[in-house]
Amino acid sequence: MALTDELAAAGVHAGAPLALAVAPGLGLGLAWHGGTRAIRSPDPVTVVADVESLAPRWVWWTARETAADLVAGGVRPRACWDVGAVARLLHGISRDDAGAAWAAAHDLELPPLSEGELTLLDLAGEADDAAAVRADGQLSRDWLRGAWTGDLGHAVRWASLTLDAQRIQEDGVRRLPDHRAVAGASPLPYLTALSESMAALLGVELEHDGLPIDRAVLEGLLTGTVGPRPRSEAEEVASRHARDSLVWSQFPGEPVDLRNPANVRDLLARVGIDVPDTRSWRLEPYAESSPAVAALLAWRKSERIATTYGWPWLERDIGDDDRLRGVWGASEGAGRMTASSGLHNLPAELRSAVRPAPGRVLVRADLGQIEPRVLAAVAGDRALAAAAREDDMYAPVAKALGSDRPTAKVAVLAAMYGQTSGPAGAALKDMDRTYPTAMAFLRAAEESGRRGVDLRTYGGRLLRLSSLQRALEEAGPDSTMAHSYGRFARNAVVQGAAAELFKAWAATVRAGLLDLDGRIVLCLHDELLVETTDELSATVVEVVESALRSAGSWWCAGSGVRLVADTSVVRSWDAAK
DNA sequence: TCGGTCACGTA
DNA sequence: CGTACGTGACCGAG
Repeated sequence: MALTDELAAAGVHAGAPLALAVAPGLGLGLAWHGGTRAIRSPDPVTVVADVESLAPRWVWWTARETAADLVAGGVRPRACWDVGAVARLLHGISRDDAGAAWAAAHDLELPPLSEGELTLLDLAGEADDAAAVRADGQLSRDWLRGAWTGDLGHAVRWASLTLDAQRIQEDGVRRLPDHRAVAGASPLPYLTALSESMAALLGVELEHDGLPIDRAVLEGLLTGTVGPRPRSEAEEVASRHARDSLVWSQFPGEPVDLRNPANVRDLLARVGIDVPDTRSWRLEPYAESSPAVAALLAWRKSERIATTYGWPWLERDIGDDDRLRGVWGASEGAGRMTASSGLHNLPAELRSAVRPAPGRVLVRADLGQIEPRVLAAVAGDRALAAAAREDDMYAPVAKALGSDRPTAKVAVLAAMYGQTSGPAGAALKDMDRTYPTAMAFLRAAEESGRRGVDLRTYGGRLLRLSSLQRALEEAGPDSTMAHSYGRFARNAVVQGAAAELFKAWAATVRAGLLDLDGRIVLCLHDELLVETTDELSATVVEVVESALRSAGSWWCAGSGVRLVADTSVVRSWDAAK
């Protein structure tokens, strides 16, 4: 009897949680509701690929640990439950290791991450380390370090524990409130747990696949901005000196270190410019009348490229296969995805170097005005939702406020960011009058932040503010700290919910691409890049847009909010917009 | 070698 | 005295 038939007969079916523990070179352990199974195999990845045909919901502690080998082996799982990702969501912790997720699920204190943090209590617990679960309820440190990988029976035990954690988490997310104004099938926090899990897997895939770069184009851009690739230390110094000289020559007196802000401030004083700091936005007004300031600002721009996105960066982060790779996080801070290696802050002028090989294209899609739309949905503000039914929601907002469009936009953004001063201040009064529900929602979040009271996003992500409660009480309600956390919380409930919606969309796009020659290669808060073939571009555009309708249909259910995306097929990243 | 500060790129 | 995060140079303290 084939393995898949056996598993199917034993109750493993499409969508059913199936915990996986891979012991490299040895085999794997499986656990599901109803059974366990050890499978001996020198090539566990092939076994997983086989079982994938049953379309289970793979359960693992983290995709980073378990799925990386699968992804490298060409397996693209359809569905998963990432215990670490859900632990972040449900418990608001900033770790996703198995030890932390297990402890959080069992209301235990999080175990120390490194050996250095071992406590006496911890050493005492270590005594019964032969068991996977210690007397104090924590997972064994030896098991966490991978001691189970030497024994298939232990691998099965490890999978069973993963499934235990998953079950507790699922109970947890199902108990969270669903704030949508509909009687729905699955609760929003449960669906969020699924898409957060898929985002964690997507992060592993993004790390593996990388972003396609045209090396020749990039080298041309770098050469134009910071000079040719230095071939020696001496050339490097000479290149720096040449760029610095362009600024020095514009100022009287001796050269100074342009990388030292204090020196730059003195330098500016020589031409009669007295500024408290030397930030670009502060110097910008002087640039028109002062060629020296203009030269300094131009130097800053090229210096940014030279230090952060220059030749060393190219060498370090772009592979021999011409793909830019970074480390991805699926939910940092308020819940956004993060990426290193400049993937999330690549200067606009370098984006034309992001382009796939001939015969392939990028499908670029970005969500329009996502944060105000999300605000309308999560706050349940019918008036703002009515505006969010338009392609450009600032137009109806302007009409309702009796202002022009730029003022309306500033007012909405100021409300979400907690800005109180400047021209937005006045418009906020009109916002209060016109959208009282949304404004009350934001004010309530801000109040939680100021007082140190825990919050949850729309999808259920816990924003742990209670840990700051004592400090906030001591600092007082009018302290800088209170205002600062107030603004943080006001923004986090919108930014975090928008991140959840984005990941739901991305996970749906990913699912729609599984049987196509198309892959997501970049996620950027409200923007997706898919790499595909010329022939499939129209198909992928439809996948991306139908995914938004599909994800929006449950995420925005009952809110009356419409989501819009701008989608285009391009040869390089900069070609659109 | 470390944390703090300044600075700046993206959303 | 609008938010978030990642990165690098420099500073002063250790």
